[in-house]
Amino acid sequence: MPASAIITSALPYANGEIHLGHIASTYLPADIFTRFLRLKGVEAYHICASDDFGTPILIKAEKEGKKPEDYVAHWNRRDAEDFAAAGISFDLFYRTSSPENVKFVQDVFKKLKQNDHIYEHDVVQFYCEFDDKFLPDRYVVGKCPFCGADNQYSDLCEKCGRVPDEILEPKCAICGRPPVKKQSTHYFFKLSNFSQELKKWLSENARLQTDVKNYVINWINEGLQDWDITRDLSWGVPIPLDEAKGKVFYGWFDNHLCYISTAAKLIEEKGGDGKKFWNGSDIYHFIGKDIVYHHYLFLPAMRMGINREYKLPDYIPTRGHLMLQNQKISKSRNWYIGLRDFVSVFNPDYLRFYMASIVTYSQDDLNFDFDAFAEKINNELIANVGNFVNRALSFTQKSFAGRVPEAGTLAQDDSEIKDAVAAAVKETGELLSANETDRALRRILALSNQLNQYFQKKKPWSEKDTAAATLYVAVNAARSLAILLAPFIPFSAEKMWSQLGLQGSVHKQSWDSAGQFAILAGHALGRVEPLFKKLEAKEIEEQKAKLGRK
RNA sequence: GCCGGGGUAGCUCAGCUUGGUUAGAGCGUACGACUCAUAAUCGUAAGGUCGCGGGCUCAAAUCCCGCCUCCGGCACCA
Repeated sequence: MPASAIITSALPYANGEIHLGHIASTYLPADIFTRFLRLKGVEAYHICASDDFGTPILIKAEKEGKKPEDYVAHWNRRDAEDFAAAGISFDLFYRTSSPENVKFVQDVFKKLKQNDHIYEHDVVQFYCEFDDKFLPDRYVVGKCPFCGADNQYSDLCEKCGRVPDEILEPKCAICGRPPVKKQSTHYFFKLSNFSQELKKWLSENARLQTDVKNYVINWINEGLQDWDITRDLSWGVPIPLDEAKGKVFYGWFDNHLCYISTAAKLIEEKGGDGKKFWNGSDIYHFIGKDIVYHHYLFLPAMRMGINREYKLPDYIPTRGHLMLQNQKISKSRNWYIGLRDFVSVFNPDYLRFYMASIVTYSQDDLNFDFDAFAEKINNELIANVGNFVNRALSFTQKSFAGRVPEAGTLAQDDSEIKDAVAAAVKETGELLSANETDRALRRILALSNQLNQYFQKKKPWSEKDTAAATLYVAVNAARSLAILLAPFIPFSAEKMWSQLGLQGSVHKQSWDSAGQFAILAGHALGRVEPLFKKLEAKEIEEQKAKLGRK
């Protein structure tokens, strides 16, 4: 366990809302992990930012008649709200367009240039003489050379999903006129300089996922291409050279540097030294599998290129994409569920619980299934966990006037439960440390199941002699469950905490204390009521029917 | 085509790295128990030639080879 850690989640692009896919692959695993570290007493910070620059944003902003600054500010705010509603707890949600990041990116560029990792090269680009500007990427539309679909972007055909080398019948996306080709000087990052060093780093770092590493090493063996990091565009981090007026950096040059500039800002606001803290911490970058290339190659290469002034990541937890009802998420087909919509209908903890139960520590894709969702919530979260907590607390309420009874000497089966709780805390902690979120949750459910068995076997409703000891054990075990579940279902765990009549927040407790029975005889419970409401078939069917409907 | 991951009970999956008790869990099904609890819980049972074929071995779901089959990725989309 490190003394301090910085956890980053991949930056959401500031041109659309957060949906369930984002949550499953990146933000929820990162949040659960960070919450766990905090309980373990690690000085852990979860940071993120909106990814503000780039062509698609500029085009959208122009279409909506807004300044790009205002356009991205809207999404930044909106994303932050949505994350908060789902219990994703960032210590700082900042933006790539922050002055801190702009300065940092420019400094890094200058250092890379000094270290001879940057070169200039003339490229031929589309240029619109009418609008008087270069037309990178999505500023050019035309006919897809693969499927023949009209009006597709030059860098991506949305019809067939392929990336054309050269689009047919090109047109300027702003005015519709055919562009001309014109030369422009671009800056390239010599990714190829780092092939050997990257290979060595990947091979030697046992903390990175093996399947992802193999995949990336293949790319290196095939030969890395240098990266064009320039765009002839007005919206981006300006290239800090007099001769590069009107040119900005490509988004993938600046956005992951924002992990560092944002972390540094946070630490410095707390009175610390950003660089020192970064280099003294374990660094985790949580990502989805689609951005493996950038995080396993581009990001480490750039840090190598500035002589590892900021350390390379220790972990890059990479997960697969979410499918909805066994089909790929697609906005255009409305096969898609926005986070805001979902948590306005369902308890956000239900989403977290279900997602956490299906998310594996691998690149495999996940599947969100509404029936499985309802089943897991009703049968596991409510009938198993919720029921145990509720029967333990309400029995104490009724039979012992809401006060935890004196246990006396614990019988063997009582002590066994105490040991079982301690074992579960230890094992769940190990699984969470290893990022095995789904297994960790399963381990907690196994404990809860065992507690129900215990309660059933001890029959406190008829066995009056041992009832006091049983309830003493059960209430304490419920407290342990609250702490164990706090990273997964933060809102409900807090409710459990207050029903237990405990002071403060469950999120401020120590994980290890969950292995002990800390509630003493005589302790008064809070107000007890069912923690959860069951999902009904009707509301599930309503949601299913919405999918795919336009 | 290349690379990667799967194929285990009706369904969803675990186990396979380090071969070795009657191959496990949840859901579903049948029967029973209980009543503290949101008809929740607990117990018992039925149900699998662990994709197919071959090999190594005293012993294979687990290691090796071949085949069939499904899925994903192939570069800037979490």
